[in-house]
Amino acid sequence: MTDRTGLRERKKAATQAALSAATFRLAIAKEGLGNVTAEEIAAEAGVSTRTFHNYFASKEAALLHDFNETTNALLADLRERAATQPIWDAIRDAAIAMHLDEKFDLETMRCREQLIHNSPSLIKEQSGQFMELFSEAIGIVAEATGAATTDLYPRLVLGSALVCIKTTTEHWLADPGDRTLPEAIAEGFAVLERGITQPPSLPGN
Amino acid sequence: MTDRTGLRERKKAATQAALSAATFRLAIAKEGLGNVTAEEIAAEAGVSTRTFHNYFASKEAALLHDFNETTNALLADLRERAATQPIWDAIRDAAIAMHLDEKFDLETMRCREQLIHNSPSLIKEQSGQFMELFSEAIGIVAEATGAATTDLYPRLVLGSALVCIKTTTEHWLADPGDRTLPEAIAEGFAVLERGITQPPSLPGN
DNA sequence: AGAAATTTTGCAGCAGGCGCAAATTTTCCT
DNA sequence: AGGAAAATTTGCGCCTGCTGCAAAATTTCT
Repeated sequence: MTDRTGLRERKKAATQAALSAATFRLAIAKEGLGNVTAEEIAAEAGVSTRTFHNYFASKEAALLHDFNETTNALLADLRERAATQPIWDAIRDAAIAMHLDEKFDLETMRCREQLIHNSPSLIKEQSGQFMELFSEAIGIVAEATGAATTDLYPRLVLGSALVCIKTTTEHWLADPGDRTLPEAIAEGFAVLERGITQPPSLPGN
Repeated sequence: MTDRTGLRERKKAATQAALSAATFRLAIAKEGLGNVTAEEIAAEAGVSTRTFHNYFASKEAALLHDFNETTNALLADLRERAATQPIWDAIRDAAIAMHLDEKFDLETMRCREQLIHNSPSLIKEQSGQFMELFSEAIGIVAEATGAATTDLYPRLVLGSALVCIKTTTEHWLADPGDRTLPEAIAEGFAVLERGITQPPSLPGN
């Protein structure tokens, strides 16, 4: 039922995943996505160059494919929660429920981070995807709350929340300490709830 | 003294501005930067295609040139303020002091916004520049407060502040009401100071 | 004016990305 | 099973972006 078109959909998802994985593998092997060509990726995945571009508009998009899937899941979850919770709580809980640390192992996530961090084009692509996430989320929020998509407050809320997720995750990745990722994210949200001017413990000045 | 190398520096700045302006003009005329080639831009500015690429790595960068200058000014201002004010206040006041609405006229800013909004590549470029702004600002903050560049709190602060600036500006641009841009920005910052969960007046659910 | 430094330009080349139509594969229907 | 219909893969050509390199033109300095 969910795979009415079964095999076909499955195969497409498979090659897409294969291409994404190949991209990641090569990028790490060659120390930078910039040193990898679309042709190489296609070869590694066993398809033609043209096919690679049928699936992904760019190498960058290919590398960030699972990031994209993650955000889609987040959106779906948010859509549900927004129906019954206040925005802020919905976003926070959806973010906490992501549990990225159970989906990917630490080492992989760190490699990804490094790869992105050293590549301007990847930074741009990722930021771009964040903006898209923002747009779609705004749509959800607007629909759920009846607010206009142009209202300031929901945009501030959503923006802060996304920054919080990204920032906190990066920080946790660099030094997990003894917390899980969801715990770390929860702490980040707590800071924003309290009012940003109230530093947590060791203030920066 | 400031123009020791005088004429030369001046001319370079002039052609750069000319290229940027030409890009803007053409992008508007052709309803999208995507419909403009680097060759056309160069021609419009009266230089060779190669020269265009000497100044800008991409069409996108050319179009966002003055945005970039603005953020550089912001950084310079922030650097000064960070020496004597708490981070949050320094950022807020620097943002307020930008006074973009006195540097550009409303119509121009709106065109820019539209152009960016309808172009994925421009969104990416702009987000990328925001990330750069973030990195440099983090450096300033770290130096001023003695915090590590990896600390969570300053990153949260800075991130929220940047989101606030961008969001509030966009919102003001769409509907200035009877406020000036600095006033609008100040309101945005106030929301974050109060704690994001406290909506201003008309809560979104 | 003439030498030195710098900028502009053309050229060649690689790579990204897209439209199109032919070839191949998968699904569907009888 | 078998063949028609639908969708995917592929190759090809094309345009554009962007970079390195070396020659030509321009500016600065003495």
